[in-house]
Amino acid sequence: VKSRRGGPVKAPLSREVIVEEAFRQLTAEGLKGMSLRKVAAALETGPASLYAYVNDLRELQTLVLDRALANVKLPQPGRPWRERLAQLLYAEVEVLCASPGLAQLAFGAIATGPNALRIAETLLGILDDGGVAPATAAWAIDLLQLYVTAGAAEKADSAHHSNVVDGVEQMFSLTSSEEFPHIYAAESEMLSGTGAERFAWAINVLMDGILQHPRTPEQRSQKATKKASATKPPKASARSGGR
Amino acid sequence: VKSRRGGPVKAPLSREVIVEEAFRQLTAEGLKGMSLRKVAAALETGPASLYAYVNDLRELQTLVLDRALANVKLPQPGRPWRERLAQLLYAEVEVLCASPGLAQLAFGAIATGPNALRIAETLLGILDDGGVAPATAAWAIDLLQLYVTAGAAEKADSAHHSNVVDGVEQMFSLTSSEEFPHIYAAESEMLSGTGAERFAWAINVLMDGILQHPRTPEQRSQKATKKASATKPPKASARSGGR
DNA sequence: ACCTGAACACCGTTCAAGT
DNA sequence: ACCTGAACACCGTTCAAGT
Repeated sequence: VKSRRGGPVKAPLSREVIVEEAFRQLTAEGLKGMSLRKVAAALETGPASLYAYVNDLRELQTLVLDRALANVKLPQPGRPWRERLAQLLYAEVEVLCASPGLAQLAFGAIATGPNALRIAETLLGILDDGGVAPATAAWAIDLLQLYVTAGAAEKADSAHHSNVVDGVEQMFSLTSSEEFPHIYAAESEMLSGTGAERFAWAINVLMDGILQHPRTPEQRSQKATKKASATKPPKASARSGGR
Repeated sequence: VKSRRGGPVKAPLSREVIVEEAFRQLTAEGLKGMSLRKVAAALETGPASLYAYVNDLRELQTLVLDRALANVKLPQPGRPWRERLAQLLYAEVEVLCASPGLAQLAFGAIATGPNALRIAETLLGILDDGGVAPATAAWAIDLLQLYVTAGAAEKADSAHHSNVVDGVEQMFSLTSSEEFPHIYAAESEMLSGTGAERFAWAINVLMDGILQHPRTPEQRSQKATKKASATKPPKASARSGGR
């Protein structure tokens, strides 16, 4: 690419173009198809140049993850809360699966960018509408997103499907009904169901389990206690254990 | 090391010593502290030699994962089923966390080795004791182990804790109560609780959710229907969707 | 036939030498 | 001061040349 005045024109380097190109590579070529060197090459510069905008590969991965989360569409406000919950979580799964290797990133680099914030805020709002107390909801969205990410990571693994089939078949060929009676009995069940069926089942399992385990005793009803929440003092103590 | 007869004696190369050394490196040095080249070097041979025993890095990782799962202690048979369930899952988390990076492996390389089988069989047995129908249990252990693996992956990440603290603090510094009212309100709750508290809560959430969502309608009671299961024909149809 | 040193095609990161 | 080519210290995998 040349400018009309003659001098060669490169896309001006910036965090944004770097992240965009990295995301493009991740989507097109998978997890190990994205690298600092290839991003630099695509941007027609040396690999060292990127370090002016990004501290290391891990930071770039974090930025790419949040960039991807920008594509998660928030649910329509009008619908019932459980429908909105399923919509949002499924949208997240789809985004994480759309770029192979993205879900794998999500474990190493936990998203704390603006788009992750946006999703967390929406999830908390939905659970609030569902009558889930803030104390419960804080842990609940953690659990829900853990499931979403883990599910996406397994699903997105390109070799996963064939591996599972091979592995399960090999497994059952080794499985005698005496040694592993339960596995033997459950064989067909383990392979049954589509991804969507399992996802819907799991979300319902999680939600109903969450509704049964409020962390504040007064919060057992499903009737909304809307707007009763945003009244808390800021700045808490440091995390003690954390998952 | 020399033999008494004079000739230098190397540990004879085998799948087992390779996996053992790789597992040692993974435990000692973390995910990227283990490599084919370093395993070869430790075994005093060239990197090419390993390919006689292992097809590629991925296969080695699968073998290492199953090797690690050998360390998961099965629960005492006498105890109530929910206690055994929590014991087993917690033992699995501990094993996955003990070697940093092991949990990360568990996503790329789903365990179908003998030790994974042993754990799956035990889990199915426990759920059977809990009155969970085989059809439900097959999906349930998938969900439970997804949580265990995902939780371990997050917990084992060495930079995770400081990242979370930094990220959450940075997040809240950007979080105005107008823009993100729910996050603002739930701030202290998000940082609360130890890992063990959250784990116990999550397992109860999952189990009670599972008990509420049987996939066969007749199976709602918690009374055991022991030994009523191992009566199914073998060999099912191929998987359709996968989770 | 089996084994393996050296080579190939990559990495992330650093740093000194240029502008 | 800013930028970057080249170098450094690694990878996984292949293959031809040795025994």
